[in-house]
Amino acid sequence: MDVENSGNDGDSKPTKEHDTNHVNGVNGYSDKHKSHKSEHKDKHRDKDKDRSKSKDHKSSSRDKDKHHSSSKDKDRHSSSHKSSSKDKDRSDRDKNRHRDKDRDEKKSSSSKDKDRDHKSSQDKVKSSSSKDRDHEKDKERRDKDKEKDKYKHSSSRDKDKDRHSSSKDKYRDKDKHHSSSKDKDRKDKDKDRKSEKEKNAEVEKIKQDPEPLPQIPKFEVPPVKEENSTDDDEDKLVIKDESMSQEEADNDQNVSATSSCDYNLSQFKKDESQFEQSEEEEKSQDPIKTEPQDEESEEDVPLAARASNTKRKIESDDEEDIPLSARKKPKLEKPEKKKKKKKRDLDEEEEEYNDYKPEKKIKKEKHIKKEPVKESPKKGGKKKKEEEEPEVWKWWEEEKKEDGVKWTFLEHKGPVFAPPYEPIPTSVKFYYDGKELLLSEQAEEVAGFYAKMLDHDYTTKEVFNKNFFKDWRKVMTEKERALIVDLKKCNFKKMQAYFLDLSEKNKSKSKEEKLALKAKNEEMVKEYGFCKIDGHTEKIGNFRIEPPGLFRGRGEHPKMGKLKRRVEAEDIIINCSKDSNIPKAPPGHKWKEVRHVNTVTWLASWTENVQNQVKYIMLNPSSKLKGEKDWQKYETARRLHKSINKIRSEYQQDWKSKEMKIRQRAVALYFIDKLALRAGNEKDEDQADTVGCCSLRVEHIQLLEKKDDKEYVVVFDFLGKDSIRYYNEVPVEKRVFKNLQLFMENKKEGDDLFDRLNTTIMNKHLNELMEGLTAKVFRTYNASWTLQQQLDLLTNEDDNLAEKVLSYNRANRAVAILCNHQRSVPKGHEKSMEKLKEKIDAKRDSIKDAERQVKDAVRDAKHGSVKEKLIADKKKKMLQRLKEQLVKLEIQETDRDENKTIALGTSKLNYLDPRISVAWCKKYDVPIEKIYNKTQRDKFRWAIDMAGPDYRF
DNA sequence: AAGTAGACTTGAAATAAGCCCT
DNA sequence: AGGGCTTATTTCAAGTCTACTT
Repeated sequence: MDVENSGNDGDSKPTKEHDTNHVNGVNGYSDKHKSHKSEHKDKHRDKDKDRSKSKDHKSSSRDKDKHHSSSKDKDRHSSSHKSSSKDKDRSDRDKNRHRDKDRDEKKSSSSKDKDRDHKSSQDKVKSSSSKDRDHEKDKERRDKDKEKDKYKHSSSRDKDKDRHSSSKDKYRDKDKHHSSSKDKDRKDKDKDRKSEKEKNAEVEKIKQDPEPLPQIPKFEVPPVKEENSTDDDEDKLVIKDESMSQEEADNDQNVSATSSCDYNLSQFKKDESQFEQSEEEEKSQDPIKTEPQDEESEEDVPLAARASNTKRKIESDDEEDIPLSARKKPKLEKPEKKKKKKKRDLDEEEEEYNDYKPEKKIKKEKHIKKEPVKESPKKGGKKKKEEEEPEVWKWWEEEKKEDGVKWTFLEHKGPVFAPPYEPIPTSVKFYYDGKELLLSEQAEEVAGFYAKMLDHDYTTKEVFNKNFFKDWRKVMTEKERALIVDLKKCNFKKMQAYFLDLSEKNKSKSKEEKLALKAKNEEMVKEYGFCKIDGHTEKIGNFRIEPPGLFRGRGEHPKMGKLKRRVEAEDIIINCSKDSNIPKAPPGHKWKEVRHVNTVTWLASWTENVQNQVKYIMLNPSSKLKGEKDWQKYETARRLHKSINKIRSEYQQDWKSKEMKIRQRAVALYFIDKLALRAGNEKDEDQADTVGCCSLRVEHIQLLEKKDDKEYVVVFDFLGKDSIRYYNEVPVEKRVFKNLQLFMENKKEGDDLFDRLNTTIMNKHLNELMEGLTAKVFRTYNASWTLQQQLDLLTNEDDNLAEKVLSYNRANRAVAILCNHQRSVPKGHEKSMEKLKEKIDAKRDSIKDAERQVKDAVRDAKHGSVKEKLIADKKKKMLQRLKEQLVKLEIQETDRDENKTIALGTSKLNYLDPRISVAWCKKYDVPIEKIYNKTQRDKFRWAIDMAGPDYRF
């Protein structure tokens, strides 16, 4: 979002360079949406289930769930459609996929960004709805068919098509029905209607300023070398593939019954010549964009960054090697870097650090830690500091341990268990079927879990209720079980009120009580929150065992609502040094096991009962174990940077491969690289249905030959991790486009797009390209690289601090958009924006006022006395100050608004090489605290210490 | 090759703490 | 001093990826 567009006329600098015209791959601001799955999908899934172990609850729960909606969904996916007329226009696919959402969205006060974005995309999509698509396809096909009629069983395809469209119709009908049946729900919620108004207002707004998207890095398709010369061949191949697949489908089913895309090389060859001509034809009528070719220079720039600015990349490339090589010997490097560290920062950090360190430990640590200090006696000032703050373990200055071994000594006190259940007073009643009922303690506890969530959307979901009820009944006594047979007849209201009251009371506790609680808590942290590892005391990340409760799966998780049972010592495996003080189990209990495995980093583990996953107690991100890994991660990403050009040109070559598997791999890798998609492992049926790159299904993408002014557009629309919606319209190379068409041929909506590919294959290949390379490295790499590019682009030397920070946030934001890191619009956002605006207006008024005064004063001063001149000066200064304040406010406004639906934290914490940020801070003299809060500084201490202003990723 | 277990990273939401105003 | 926001921290679910097993 450009500042100008958000009405911030005071801040144009950072954006002046933005190329707002360029729409790029990342630009699709995807919406959050945890939509319910379409009938289609469900059907498909059910089929799958039948094939495999069908678990009884799965299909039924999924289906049932459809009839419920969550208000959470409402809030979160306010994306697309504001008006019902718009909805009507939407493509069938969309309609039925997001139908629950549609309804929801009408209710929610959607964010204008989302709306805007989605609206436009939606419009576009609808304009070329399935009909058009088919039409286009047909046309193309016709041409081809001329030549290779015999290979095509168009009849079957048509059949397929028919089936699809008819099923779509079916969905549409259902959809209608569905929504009408939900009308009453809607009526129940007046506020929803209210928000519709707001939404409309927003529509207006959007119309007025149609270009408010945040600045995002542009992604240009990387040029393919020697492309022209080979173009013919490639297309030939594609067609060959196509024909082969047909043929194979006809008579080679034994090769692969599941895929329509099987074929083998030998088969191709004989047919090759036949298609040559059609190739030519196609080519001539289908002008291929050749623009990539003339961008040779861009070639070595990572896709992600290319977008933004090509001018800078060269210089950055040049520089890049220097820090790299330097980095390899961090030990040598550190002395200087250390010196560079700002004392101020150090002081603050250390002070803060101090207050959570238990005194005892500090003392102990002191002598331990002193050693490294002594080793580096360079700066007097620093040394002093380090004496005060001896607990900082500069592990990054030490030699790394040999492979696989994570520690040589580990001692801790074991985990802290959840407090035992405290029964609620008997005066707080539970009613069943209108009648008061005293529950057994066990049943009551579980009922309490549900009561606490009564206001939550979860309790409106069928799956949740079903799972809860089933598990609840399991803990009931015989009697209770006989009596309580219907959840609907249960009344938890009083219990809920009790819990609410309790938390209310907690909040309003007196100072003393609060202090006492705090002290107690600190005591606990002191005792259990730290461990000793290789001579140092380090913070543990999560030393408390997860308390019992109801499982809160995200999206449409089939297991939501199940009882997560209490974990006992008997469940816990302890891991520590043999020769350490082995933690004691609580009285009357014993550990499940005590092991001494020093090749893992966890201190304790247990298996959680809902998903049967192992849970761990591990160290805090500020620890050496985590930090070292983190550092290593970024080093891998930097290594990728060195070979990215080669890798890119390689996969571009592979788009033409004769082997389907390789082509799919190449196209998938292209997406992973260009769009920073996740790898996409296969998932079990008993998890929410979400996908990543390798697990994309046909239904998740849409191919548009032409969309607006762009050619070969792929529209992605799927639920990713945490059931967050990924929506993006991406122009791709023709070859990619054609390949996708090929991959989709003869497949149904629910079939895998990359049927010959999975993450194992992908990663195996990647590892051959570069040691340690996996799919997720691309995400790290592109994120960090984008940050660096954006920082270069956006930062102005002579901006003031606030402006610089804004630039940083924007760079950060570009990354968050790339990675699709979303958040729900914070409640009260609207209101707080309003307030800010008021403030700004007030400030403007006072500026006007001040201006007048200045004018007067200046006039007076002209022929006035010294005193009057002084007054004039004063007024001028005042005016100046006011203006600065205004700018600050405006920046704040812009920043906040741009951040409404974007979460910066995740990328900052997990994807951005902290040294880039640190270097930026040092270079532009921005205090590190403006960028990293205390926790973040702890986590990135290594980077803060080692990166100088010239660090380059 | 496919499936599984385990270990660890990534992620949004929930909750607590802090801050700013009245 | 306490209410209403923001921001920081915690929580724990959901991914990725490796190693092992079959």
